[in-house]
Amino acid sequence: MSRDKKTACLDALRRRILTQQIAPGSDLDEATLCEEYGLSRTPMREIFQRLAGEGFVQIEQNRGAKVSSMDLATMRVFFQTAPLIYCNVARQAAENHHPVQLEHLRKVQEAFRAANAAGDAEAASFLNHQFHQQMGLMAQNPYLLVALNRMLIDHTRLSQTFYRPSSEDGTRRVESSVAQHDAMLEAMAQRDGESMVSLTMDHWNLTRDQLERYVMPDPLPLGSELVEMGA
Amino acid sequence: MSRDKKTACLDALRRRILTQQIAPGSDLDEATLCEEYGLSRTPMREIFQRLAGEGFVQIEQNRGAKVSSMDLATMRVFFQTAPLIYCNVARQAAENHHPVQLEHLRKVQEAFRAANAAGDAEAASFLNHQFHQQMGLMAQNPYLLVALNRMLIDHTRLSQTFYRPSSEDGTRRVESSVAQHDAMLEAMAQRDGESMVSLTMDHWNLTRDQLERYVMPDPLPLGSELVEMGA
DNA sequence: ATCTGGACAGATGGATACAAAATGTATACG
DNA sequence: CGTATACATTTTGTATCCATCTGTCCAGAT
Repeated sequence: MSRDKKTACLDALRRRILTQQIAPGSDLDEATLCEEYGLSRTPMREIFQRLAGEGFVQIEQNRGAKVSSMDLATMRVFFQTAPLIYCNVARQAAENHHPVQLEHLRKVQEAFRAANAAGDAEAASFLNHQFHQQMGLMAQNPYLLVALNRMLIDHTRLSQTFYRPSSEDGTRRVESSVAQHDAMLEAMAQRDGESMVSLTMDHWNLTRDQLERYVMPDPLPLGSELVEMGA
Repeated sequence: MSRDKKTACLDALRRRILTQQIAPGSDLDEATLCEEYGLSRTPMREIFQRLAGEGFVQIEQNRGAKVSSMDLATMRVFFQTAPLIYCNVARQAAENHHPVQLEHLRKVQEAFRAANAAGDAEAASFLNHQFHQQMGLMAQNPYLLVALNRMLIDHTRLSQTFYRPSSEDGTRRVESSVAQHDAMLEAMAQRDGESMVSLTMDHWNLTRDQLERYVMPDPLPLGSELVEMGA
């Protein structure tokens, strides 16, 4: 039961970070969180260690944990690397998954569909995260899995606005996204790796524009090294 | 200075795991290690959590930490995934590195050369690990970095015999390996991504045979007639 | 003889007290 | 008025004690 409190806290913190309820770069206050979740410092520090291992936070010597920041440099790398990881994971997921894993993926997808229908943006975003995380598990590739999970942390944080569409066009995009998940489920069931790759590219292209729109509005000062690299 | 003890312990445990001094699958005894490194249980537990986050060990509920095992399934995935990660990291390392990082890589390479010249197999293996880890850092890609680091853990553990060559042929391979590192340094200095990729494939092909030989050693001699034929 | 259950020993998790480090603030001095 | 230094406060790290869990061993029953 104490264990439940700990995992509950861990899950809650993950979720709060993914939804940007706790902003990138902000500090996690040990004492406050201990109070909030009814834990003492020892297990809370263990939670911080876990979060650090998963890439949610960084721990600095004698300075506690802070939520991983999303600076321009890592954002650039994110867009550069996502197709590579996503496509390879998707292919292997199609080829290597266990049937019970596919069933679980179906359940997540139904919940995802329901959350979108209900207009619950936060739940939709989180369930999208879980959908792709489950695909990662299905690939049975521990090396790609860690890379995928890192990407998904940033992806979910970036896509916070996506499931809160403000236009007709936005709503259509979300619907497409749900439909693409359905198509992926079908390709998985067929163990059709090539189809999965092309579906994944479509899925990526759909969300990429939206993500970039989320990134671009900020008049961020471009560092000289980025200009140089961009050329 | 207490901090030094902790980081020293962390480094030591990493090294002992990489050199298979602590075998895959074996348990880490908290009490014993506390005694050995002069730490109390709390920081030792933190060390275990860090090691778990990096993929060196797995922690099971109420059952302590055990060194990550290398079963046949993950081995298969390892050989399947290594070229993808290694080549992409290598390309980005060539393109994105900072000059001071290249200087550090040179220093590691010199130490690597020296260890091989001195016949210090354990040091050579560990320095090879550091060489590739440093290349990972140079790629400036946090997503690929975590995948690379996971791969290197298994790679280094698998390659324990490589730097202890038992034949003329083995010695030549080690020398080639050192030379390939030199070529990589050159390509890095030129920021030549394409060359890096092809050098990395060569490097991978060189060690792959040796790794497979470690996994599937030559069969024991069956009978006199086979010995005769083999000779 | 084998299986079940309970008690015990060993090991793990959590709470708290204590120590060390870092940060913020006030005051003294140039 | 600015800077530096000493002191106080806050935060982080470590040690230890207590609680909980796990696995083992032995007794008793079937």
